[in-house]
This record gives sequence, C-alpha cells and structure tokens, in this order.
Amino acid sequence: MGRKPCCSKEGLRKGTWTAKEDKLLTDYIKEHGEVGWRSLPIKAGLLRCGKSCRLRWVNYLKPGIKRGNFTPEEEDLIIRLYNLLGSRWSLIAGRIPGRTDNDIKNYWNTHLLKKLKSQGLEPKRHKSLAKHMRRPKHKANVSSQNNQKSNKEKKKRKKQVKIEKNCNIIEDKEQVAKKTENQWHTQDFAQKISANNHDITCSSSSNTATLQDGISSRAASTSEVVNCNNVHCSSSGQNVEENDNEIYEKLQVIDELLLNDNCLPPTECTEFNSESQMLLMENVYEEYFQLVSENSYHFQDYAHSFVGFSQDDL
DNA sequence: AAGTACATCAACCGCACGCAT
DNA sequence: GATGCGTGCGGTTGATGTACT
Repeated sequence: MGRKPCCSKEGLRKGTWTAKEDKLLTDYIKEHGEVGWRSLPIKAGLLRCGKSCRLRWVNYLKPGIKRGNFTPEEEDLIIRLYNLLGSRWSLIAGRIPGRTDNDIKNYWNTHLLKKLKSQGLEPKRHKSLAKHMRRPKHKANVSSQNNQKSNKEKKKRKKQVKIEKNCNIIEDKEQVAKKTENQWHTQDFAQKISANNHDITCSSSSNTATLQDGISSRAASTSEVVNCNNVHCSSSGQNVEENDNEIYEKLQVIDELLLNDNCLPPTECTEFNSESQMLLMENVYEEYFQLVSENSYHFQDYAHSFVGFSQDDL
C-alpha cells in the first residue's frame, strides 16, 4: 500500500519564506519546542507543509547557524570527511558546528568540487558508502521501552543473523580485495583503526546507553573482519566523570586518525577497494559522530582546540 | 540599457527508517 | 507481521542575483 503524502498539498504556500512566516515559525518553536512538525504549521498559523517548516527551521532559523563564507579549516575538514564518508552530509555537518548539511552540500557542489577539479583532485563518488547508509537510532521514550522489549529481543536476534551473513560476504570480498594493487593503502589505514579498536568500541553512560547495543554488535562484526578481538564493554557503575574522560580519550584517538595525514588514505585512493575496510571505517566514524553529538556539551574546550572554533560557535 | 549565461543557495521531492498500532 | 505515521536524509530543482556581451 502506498504512502500518503506528508501533508495535503492544496492551499499550501511554496517557495521562499517571508519574514512574517519566519517570525510565526520562530515564535512557535521558541514556545513549544521542535515537536510535531506535521501539526506545527496549523498550530502556528502557517500555510506550509510540516516538512517545509522543519527545513526552514533547521537550515535557516535555528539559533547558532553560521552564515557566510567557510573558513579554510572548515574547507579542509569537509574535504577530508568527504574522502572518508562520501556524501553523508548530515554526518559531516555534525562535525562542523554551526553548519547545516544543506549548507555543506551546497558549498561542496558549488565551490569545493570546482576547486578540487581545477587542482586535478576530483574525488570519486562514494556510492558504496551511501548504499550502507544508516541513520542513528532515535531514543525511545520510557513508556514505549517496556512494550517494545520483546520486539527488541526478536529484532536483536534478527540483526545478529544479518551481521553474521554480512561477515561471511565481507570476508569473501576481503580476499579479493587483498589482491588489488592498492591493498597496502587501505590495509594500513584499517590496521591503524583496528589497533585502536579497543579504545573506541564500547562505553556506557546515561546518555550513551542507546548506543551500547549497536556499538557492541558492530564492533563484534568489524573486529572479526580485521582479526581484532579486543572488544570490551565497560558496564554501569562508572561515574559520569570517568565516562566523560573515556569518551574524551576516544575522540582524541579518532581525531588523530582523522587529522593525521599519515593515517588518512592517500588522495589518489579515495575509493576504498575493500568493502570490509570501508564498512569498518564507516562504523568507526558513525560511532565517533554519535559520541560527538551526544556529548558535545562536555567537549567544548576540546572542539575549540581541535579546529579553532570559539565556544560561542558551539 | 537589454539580453543572455552562469552561479548560488533556499527549498522541494522522494525515499528509507524507526516506532506505534 | 503488516501497515501507517512522523521524521530525517540526500539528490535535485528553480528562483534570484551577478557577470558578461
């Protein structure tokens, strides 16, 4: 059965937003928060689709959004992240405070792509990465958690079977990939990540609890692929400060990998030949970005030292 | 000044996913 | 398990601005 449209199109305005509409939307969200986009336009007195409202807020009206030119540091970071993640703009945006995915996507398509082409450094598209795209999990509310417990158990098992299947496929492709000319490039990088795998696989704190399951299963599958068995999980009982330190250290490890030229795949090798290594990196960075987004409050100083953003930017 | 080509970026669209029923 | 809803994502479009002839 086909899906209904997100909202009735009849009588709704399209195109550029007026100052009056912006004010209505901003005032409503300031009072009620970012909830219920579907019903928001009616409640706020807007003749707009809920999706349109969300987009306007997220990309333009939301406080903290940076306007204006990108700095060379931001450019550099975007290029590096694109090389690693492909066109996963939301993940890239999550690493660049104040910039939206739409902004970065536009900037990439209109500026950076041309710039790189003119330098003969046109990056290859990461179609295979997009294929494996996964969005971060929503946090379930308390009442629904109990109802879904049994379903979760079933899904967990299903997921495990799927992971095991994927591992077999990945191992086969791994063997093929090992025969390629660029083997040493990707292997070297993957080894560096796997060497630090024990540092970035698992943690638990109140706000990373939903991450635990995903990380554990992913870590198990990826560590199998690269023959790294140092998966361990810290359990509850740690205080918040210890967890913060732990996460902080993990971020440092990954940032080092991200920013150290010696650890990055060479620019001429932007398309990873081994799917398993690609998946490994994807998982590592997904965990990384989740950690950043879920703990951004704790790492303002760290972000500041990292790319020179001021605390006001965060 | 008028017409055209090109550049920019806000906004739209279709799809995928998680969750609820 | 099937279905529908709400949301978020990436790709694309089109309105507007700017440069050029």
